[in-house]
Amino acid sequence: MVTDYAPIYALVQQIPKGKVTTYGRIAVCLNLASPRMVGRALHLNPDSEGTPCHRVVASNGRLAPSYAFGGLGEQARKLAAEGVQIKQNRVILRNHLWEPGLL
DNA sequence: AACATGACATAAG
DNA sequence: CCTTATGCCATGT
Repeated sequence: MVTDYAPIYALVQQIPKGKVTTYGRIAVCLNLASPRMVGRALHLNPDSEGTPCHRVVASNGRLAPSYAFGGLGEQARKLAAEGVQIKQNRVILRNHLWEPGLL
């Protein structure tokens, strides 16, 4: 059996439309040992239906360098479609950073 | 068990 | 702005 990443998916699914959050933020919120786990979880389940992984970005606002689906363009396009402002593959965290509810 | 790899974060050059 | 390097921890070989 593999580690249960359910909490990560649950949290990602709670990200409001038009907002984004970072791997590290999720990791801290869920009390995970490392933000790498978050990325692993999302890469494992590229389920864009149940899990809006495109709303998860790196701490510096950069998008995933190796997005599992259509690539970087797809993620950026999805975010833009939800009203997220993007600047050269960089999300304006200042405006769109969503802080997950602590447990 | 040891080594290598990865959708990260932070620091340093 | 870029690339390296280190810490981190689960996975796969």
